[in-house]
Amino acid sequence: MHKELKLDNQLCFRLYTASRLVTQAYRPLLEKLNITYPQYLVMMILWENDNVCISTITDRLMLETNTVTPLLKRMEDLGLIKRKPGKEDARQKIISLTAKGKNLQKKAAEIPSCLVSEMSKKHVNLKELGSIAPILDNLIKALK
Amino acid sequence: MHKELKLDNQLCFRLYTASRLVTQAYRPLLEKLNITYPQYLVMMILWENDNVCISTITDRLMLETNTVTPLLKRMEDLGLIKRKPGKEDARQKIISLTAKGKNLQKKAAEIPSCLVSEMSKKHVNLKELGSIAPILDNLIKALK
DNA sequence: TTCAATTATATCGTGTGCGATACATTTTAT
DNA sequence: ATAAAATGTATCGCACACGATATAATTGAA
Repeated sequence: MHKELKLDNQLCFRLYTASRLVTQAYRPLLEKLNITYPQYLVMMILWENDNVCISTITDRLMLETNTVTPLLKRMEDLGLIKRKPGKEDARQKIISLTAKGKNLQKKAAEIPSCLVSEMSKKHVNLKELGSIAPILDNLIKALK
Repeated sequence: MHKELKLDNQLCFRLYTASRLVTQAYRPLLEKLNITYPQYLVMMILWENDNVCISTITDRLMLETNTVTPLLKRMEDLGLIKRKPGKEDARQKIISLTAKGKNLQKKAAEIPSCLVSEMSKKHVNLKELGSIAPILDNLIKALK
């Protein structure tokens, strides 16, 4: 038996599981806003910088257009965003927040601190967890 | 602007992205075996320990039955596994490898080293990456 | 012992992710 | 100037994830 083929030795499985579990931790908080985690990511981009084209979103999230286009369509159906044709480049669609989308930021403001307190309650060592951020950044930079 | 609401400050986003990118790194290797990453995870469990019930798989992968049941159905259609009714407990289904599923282990044996060499080629610092394993384990233990 | 709670698995619906492909617009090389 | 390449977005199909729910088998408590 190759020890590398054992589940417990797989770093990828740890990343996969950790990612799912943290997203699950977000879920009850995001349900109050009636959005999903990927939708929350898009909202964060727009709260930071409204009126961006779709490729800006795909670049920052490192997702393909075939993921983002339907994601934005659902968000438009929810009344969170609008799509306008781009003025300079007719191929582009400019994504902007609706009033409802802007207002959601107020409710979202408490999410990070709620998550921190949830994790503390579950005895997550936030200090050691924070230390892996630069390592993940290096990994992402190398693989992207 | 709350700095916590910025995308770049989100550890969850890093985990989510790193997980996707590493899974993408596996994809070309797994395509040679004609399986997906979650299917590869199931195969690793079975190569390590054949003839397990479904709840063993859901427990080890920390996935729900509504994810695993269709996953196993696709693997059965691929001829990799069989399902037998449990003898002691009629509610259980015992999952076991077919000859084809067992043979696949030989081809899979080279995947871990291929991945390591791919990552080295992309200048992933494998040493620092390995150091986050216990931290992810702590996170997973706390959240599961 | 018997019936309510639990357990093991399955089904359904929604929302991602992503490969493959399509199509229109812009850029670039000649 | 114009055809070929590149870019921006969309569509289709498939495989996860997961909440909600269903069903059958087993366990456990009165």
